[in-house]
Amino acid sequence: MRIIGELPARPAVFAAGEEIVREGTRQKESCLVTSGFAARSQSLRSGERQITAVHVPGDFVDLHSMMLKVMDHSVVALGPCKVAFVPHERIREVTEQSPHLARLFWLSTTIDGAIQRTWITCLGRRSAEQHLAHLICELYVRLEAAGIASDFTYGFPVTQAELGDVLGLSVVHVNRKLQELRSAGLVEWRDGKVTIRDFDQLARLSEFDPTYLSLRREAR
Amino acid sequence: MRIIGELPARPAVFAAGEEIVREGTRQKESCLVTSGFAARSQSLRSGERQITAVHVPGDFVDLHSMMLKVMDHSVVALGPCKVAFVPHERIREVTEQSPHLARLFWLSTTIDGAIQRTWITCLGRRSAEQHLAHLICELYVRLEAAGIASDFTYGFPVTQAELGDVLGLSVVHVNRKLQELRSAGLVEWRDGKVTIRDFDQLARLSEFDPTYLSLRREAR
DNA sequence: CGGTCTATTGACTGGCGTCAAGCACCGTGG
DNA sequence: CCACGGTGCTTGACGCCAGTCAATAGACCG
Repeated sequence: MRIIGELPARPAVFAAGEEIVREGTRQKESCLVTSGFAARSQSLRSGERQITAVHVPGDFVDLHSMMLKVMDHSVVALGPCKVAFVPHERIREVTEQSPHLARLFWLSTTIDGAIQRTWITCLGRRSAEQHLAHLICELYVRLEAAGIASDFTYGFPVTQAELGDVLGLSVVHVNRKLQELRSAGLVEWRDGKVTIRDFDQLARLSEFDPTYLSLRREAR
Repeated sequence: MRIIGELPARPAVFAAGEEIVREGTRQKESCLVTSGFAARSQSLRSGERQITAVHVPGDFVDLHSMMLKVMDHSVVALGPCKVAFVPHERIREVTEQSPHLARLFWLSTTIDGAIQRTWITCLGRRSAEQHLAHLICELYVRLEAAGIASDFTYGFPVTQAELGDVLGLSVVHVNRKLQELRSAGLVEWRDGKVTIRDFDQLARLSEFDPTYLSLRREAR
């Protein structure tokens, strides 16, 4: 979520696939995405990994690191990505002085949680095809709300392997399901550019309901 | 997480399976579990459902309802369950007056998020057996920290169907995997009572690492 | 005593993973 | 200019994990 930051921020640039914050470390700063995409990922002994969240510009990726002390996940760049680091100390000060800002940070964490719950349901109870369709819908709605996407098109520069890590699927299966959506005329996805040909159908297929994203303007 | 509440609370009792808060509604109170287990669940058109979180006594189940306005999930009782409802208004006042308490609520939400991330990884990248083993470990550690469990035993009165809704599996498969853990001598599970026979082995099997639960005492 | 709920088991099916090969595209160096 | 290795996408063959369907048995209850 977009948090208006008049905070002192240290900008940094990362190339596709680079690690922004490492699992298991203790941080003194939190970062927010200013351009491109970042993701949270957890890895297993086998070398497999699972991406547990995707962040778009404006998202405060790891407010978590401040509260959790030890990172339970890494933050990586999906495609080229710019971020800004803000010292925990400053966030702490700001939240103590302004209950309103504290509330906004808390809200951000809460919406994050709502998205994660939806992902859990996608992983547990939806088919691969539905899950993929759901993700495509979610990203469009989030990016549109952030003012970065329109006309049912957006850039999302990830490999199919990374997509597999998001969906909990193998590369091969991602490839097949993607082709099914393509040949059904629902989606185009080429060179990191996604175009939704039939949003309603895609939403119906995946039972996508954007309520959980809390994008409607309401007093908080 | 245990939030010390000197807040005005309206107590309520729910029977196994009863709905405490309904998906899609707007609430004016948040609830915390005082005894028994509650769960968050999302349901699909097909009638299937996914449980996205399990809450133990001391957990502030849906602080969410305050921030999110419209519930993105239901809260249901797993087994008999006692809860306390606290008006949002009171929580709001308290957090505005005490940055420290606001911080504790925020921390609670953050840890909640860490647990959800782990569940995502379990669903996406672990086998059914590992996932089940991981859940058994997690619940024990959380209950022990809450002072409700010891000696590797705890009560968890859920049906195998509910367990399936937690793990994203069918009843039949839950039954089979449970039997495998039993016959491997790792776990006993009868009549809603879980006994871990070999915690280390179970943790190794499922790659369980309790760090994400943030139970180590650290200044916040 | 029949009805409902839960646990259990077997037979069969199917979605998704694994393995492997073949392309297309790229940047590099000879 | 072309050989090359690397990376990512695509496709086919095959196998296994988990779902579905169905039936049985026990516990509880009205």
